[in-house]
Amino acid sequence: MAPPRSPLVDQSGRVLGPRARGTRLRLLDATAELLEKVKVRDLRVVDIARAVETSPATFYQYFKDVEEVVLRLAEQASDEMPAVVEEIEGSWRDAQGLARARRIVDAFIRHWDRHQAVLRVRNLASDEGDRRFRAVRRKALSPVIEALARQIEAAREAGRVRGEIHPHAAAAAMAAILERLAAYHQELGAFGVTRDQLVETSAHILHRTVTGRD
Amino acid sequence: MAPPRSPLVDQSGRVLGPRARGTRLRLLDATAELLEKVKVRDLRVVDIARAVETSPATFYQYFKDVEEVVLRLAEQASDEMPAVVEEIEGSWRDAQGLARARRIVDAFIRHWDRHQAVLRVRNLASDEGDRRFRAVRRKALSPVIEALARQIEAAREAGRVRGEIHPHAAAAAMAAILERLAAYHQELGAFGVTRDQLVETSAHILHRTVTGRD
DNA sequence: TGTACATCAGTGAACGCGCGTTCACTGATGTAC
DNA sequence: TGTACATCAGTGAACGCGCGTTCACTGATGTAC
Repeated sequence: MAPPRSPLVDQSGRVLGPRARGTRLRLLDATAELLEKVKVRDLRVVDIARAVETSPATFYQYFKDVEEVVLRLAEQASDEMPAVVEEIEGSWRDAQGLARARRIVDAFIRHWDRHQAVLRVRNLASDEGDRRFRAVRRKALSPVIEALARQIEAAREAGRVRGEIHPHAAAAAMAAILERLAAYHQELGAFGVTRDQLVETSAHILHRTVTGRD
Repeated sequence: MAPPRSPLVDQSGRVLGPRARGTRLRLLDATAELLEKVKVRDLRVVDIARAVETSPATFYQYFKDVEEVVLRLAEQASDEMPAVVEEIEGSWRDAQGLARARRIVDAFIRHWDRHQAVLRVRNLASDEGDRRFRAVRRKALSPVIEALARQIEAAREAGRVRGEIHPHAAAAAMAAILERLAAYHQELGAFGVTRDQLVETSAHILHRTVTGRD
């Protein structure tokens, strides 16, 4: 059984009552929303506070600084990953495989569509070397990569995937496609690529890479 | 013949002499260097100026703000792309193809290793919707994507690549692998993936996607 | 059911630093004769 | 070859705003009896 989630506390360590939890949540939501409009570089505590019609002082009751709110948002977003992992772990035999690949790609893109701004900042901070964001990202992504790698490894042992393909590297490459395309698939319209074509094409590449079959 | 590059001017429109061009360049270099150490969010005009042992006033003689320096850096970095495009346009027949794929992946990773910080910020700003950065990124990437797409299209017409694969989408997927993996290949050490394995694996995926052959 | 008190949650208002930004000036370099 | 003047390049110093941050306080909610 999972241990009970430790209760939320404010900056001075006091446990939050229901009203306070509501305020905290509104601050989180407002930050996520603001992040879609303004650049990270321009995200201000004052604006977050204003957005929920409260004072900066309230903000500081719940968060140390802007980075911390974003970190919490990143954690929330990353918690959605397990669904994809289960999908990967299913059977890839025959026609099932391609359908599965499609669902995975689609789920990933929807995930990014929902959390664009937050995931973008998570990856930035992670790439910039921030350990906390790196950990959050790893926590979300490594189960996916591991699961893919296991499938690829199996296909490799069965002789369907070439020996030069390193399962983890290939899995990471697939994750890269998923992340990067999800992040800017809107822009691809400029190349005359629709969302469906993107999903279909990525699904084929994913399927092929995981199973070694076409 | 390419038109002569329009001469550099300062913020008030005056043409820069050699000494001024030197200062400008040092400001650019210092910014690139700083960007590797600090988060974009913490990049300050004052620090850039200090880094080249000059005053903020000097900075403003050459650039409107921090964003503009970074934009210029992004343009510079993006100018290196043509080499990769030529590589893509060569022959992918037989053993040449795989060797070519390796060189492309390798060149991309080296490119990113050289310009990590700048390219990261370029992509962030681009994803955040900044039109100037988006244009710079497009200018660098679309020739690559177009070139890959043409090759894939050819393989598709020759019946070696499945009809469900949309050439531009597949090309974009390859670009996604290249960009994303290049951006965080260091981290992949955690999965026990070496740089060589990464290149080799990505090269195979690229080769396979472009030629339809294994 | 009402009153007193304790705790919880939110905030007005201020402080002060850091940073962006500018201006009037100085010093460096180039050029005419 | 030296001097005077023009232009180029750099900067000291200041201004002021915006923002992060805090503190002492008020108001809201809960609880005991």
